[in-house]
Amino acid sequence: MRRISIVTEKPKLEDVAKLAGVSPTTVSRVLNNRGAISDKTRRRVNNAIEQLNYHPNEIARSLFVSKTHFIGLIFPTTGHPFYGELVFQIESILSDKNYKVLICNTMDQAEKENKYLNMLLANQVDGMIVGAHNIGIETYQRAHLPIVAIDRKVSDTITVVSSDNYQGGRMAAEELLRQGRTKIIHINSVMQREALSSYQRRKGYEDVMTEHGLPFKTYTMDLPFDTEVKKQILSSILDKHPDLDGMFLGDDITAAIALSMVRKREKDIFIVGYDGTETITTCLPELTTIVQPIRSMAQLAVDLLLKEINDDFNDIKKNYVLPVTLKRGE
Amino acid sequence: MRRISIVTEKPKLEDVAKLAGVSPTTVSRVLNNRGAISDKTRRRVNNAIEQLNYHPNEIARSLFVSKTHFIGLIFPTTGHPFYGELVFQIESILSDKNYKVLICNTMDQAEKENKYLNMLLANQVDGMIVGAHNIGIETYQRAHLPIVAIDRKVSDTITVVSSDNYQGGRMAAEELLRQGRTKIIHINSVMQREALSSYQRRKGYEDVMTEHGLPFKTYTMDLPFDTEVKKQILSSILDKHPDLDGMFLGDDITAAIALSMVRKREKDIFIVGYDGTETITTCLPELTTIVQPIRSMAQLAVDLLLKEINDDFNDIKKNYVLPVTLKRGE
DNA sequence: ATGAAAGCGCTAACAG
DNA sequence: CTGTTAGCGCTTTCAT
Repeated sequence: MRRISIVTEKPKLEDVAKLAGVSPTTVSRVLNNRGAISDKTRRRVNNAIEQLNYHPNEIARSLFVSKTHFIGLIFPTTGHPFYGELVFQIESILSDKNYKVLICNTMDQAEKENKYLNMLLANQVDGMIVGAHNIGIETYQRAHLPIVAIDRKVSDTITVVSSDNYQGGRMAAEELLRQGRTKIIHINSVMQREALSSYQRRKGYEDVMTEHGLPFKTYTMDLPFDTEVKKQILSSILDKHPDLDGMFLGDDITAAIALSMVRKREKDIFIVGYDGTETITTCLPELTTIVQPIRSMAQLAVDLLLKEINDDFNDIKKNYVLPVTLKRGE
Repeated sequence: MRRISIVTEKPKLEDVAKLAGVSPTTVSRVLNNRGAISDKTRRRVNNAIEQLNYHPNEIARSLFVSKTHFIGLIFPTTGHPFYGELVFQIESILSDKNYKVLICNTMDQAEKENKYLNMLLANQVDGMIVGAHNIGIETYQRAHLPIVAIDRKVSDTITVVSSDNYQGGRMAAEELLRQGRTKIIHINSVMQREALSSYQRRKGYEDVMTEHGLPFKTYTMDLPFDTEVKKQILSSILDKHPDLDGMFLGDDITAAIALSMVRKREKDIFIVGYDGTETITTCLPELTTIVQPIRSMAQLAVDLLLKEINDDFNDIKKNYVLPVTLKRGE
């Protein structure tokens, strides 16, 4: 079967120029508000643009100016509320500043992270915000590109934005003590393996326990995105500690699983989670959790990134730590 | 303050060619595995590529071949678990096929949706998947671009993928009846205003009620992303119906809010939600809900989109409806 | 106030 | 098997 294609080719700047009876240069000037143009020709050009329903080709423009206004985002998965909300905030703020976002979900796989990094470089992104942590920071540095890391290990070669994980760990432990608990364990997931965010939280928890002369125990889970595995591990941990009365979980999803498991077993174990996303605090208001300031983290990360992009000679990398808050369960 | 820039410029294909002592064409051929190349030169070229740490500029390539391998995704917000998970799935599948994803969060604002649409067109995306519904479908059609809509109104000018919202509504109502409930209301949010997905769900619910000779009542909420407003509305609805024993909510987040509200009031109201995301079924396993097949929807949407992209003359638009399932609360 | 010409980095005829 | 040439759609000196 054949069909006669009536599809008019996408008009280009040259077509506009011809229709308006001017040079391409003039059209470009009208489009970018550059130089001086007589009102007459401006009108003629704008008419032609409208008649042809012309839209400038940003890709061609990007090639010429060697700036794409693309920002790459590398995160474990938007399917997790913390990253889903963080990515949403980052994208919203960037969009307001006329940047466009390429999204990459690594699922904590180093191989994917590497592939995405190369893809972003090949596509000439102006910068990246990275919340995945499965390949070394050096790999990113080789890119010689403005980069802001979220929750990555403190570094003086890259800008890092994080929330106060050490205080978060302390606050969680202190709240558990305040609730009269003493036999408290901590479970963190490997999701933030190299981030050290989980290390800091753990340290906060362990320090508080030590300061109060109490024993502590930290478990680390290996398959953070698989609910069934999480359940099994949690279950065996509960079996191993029949006298437990407090738990500090590294994230709210795991905390939620623990919560319903504890309820099912009719145990009196007080649970504190971590992240405090909109989703979880809305759906599970009874959960006590440490709230990360997602919105501020997004804002700061974007501000710093854009500053790096625009100030060529700024290579002072800093670590920014934002405060966390405790949200008591209802 | 001045600084001497030691930054070596990004190498280009020409640099590789010079270093390898061959023509740019040859380098291009090595990169794209096209034509016949002697092993000797291939090695020389590859060496040069490595020495210079050369990475091809995809933007330049895109311009030439007039294909970007960019896909635009327009959704309300990745901060909502349903869209967060859907976007994750879509991006993962597309990434496997070497497509890159530009993400757009409209927050249900028509103005943003329009801006994003134009941005995507200007950036020469090869296609789009649209789950936002605040501007008319005609606006999208004007783009003359492969597009797949998710949960949009049935249409014969655009491919639509959705789950079986009518059956979903029926299943929710039937489950409530099975639970011995008879005074059942339905609340849907305006989030899917024009999608008609919410209309279908409502119809399913109302049909079942009618078939059983029972009265029905449907409320529509106007500010779907604001938890506080939702609470107030839900609260006043509960006040208005003191004898209520069943509720069917248009999404799980709202259902979760209703659930904790009902618990607080110590009412015996059976609640059925909608969406069945990983996040919610994990965090709130006690919630009964209608599960949309997110993964299959993503897969189908991508398959159809890529087919449209690759088969130029295929303009048979179809509507694909995927089955939903009931997940009983634990 | 406007235009001609060159080129961003790449690829695809076409030639040899 | 390899190179020369032209050009994707745009912007920007440099003229006039």
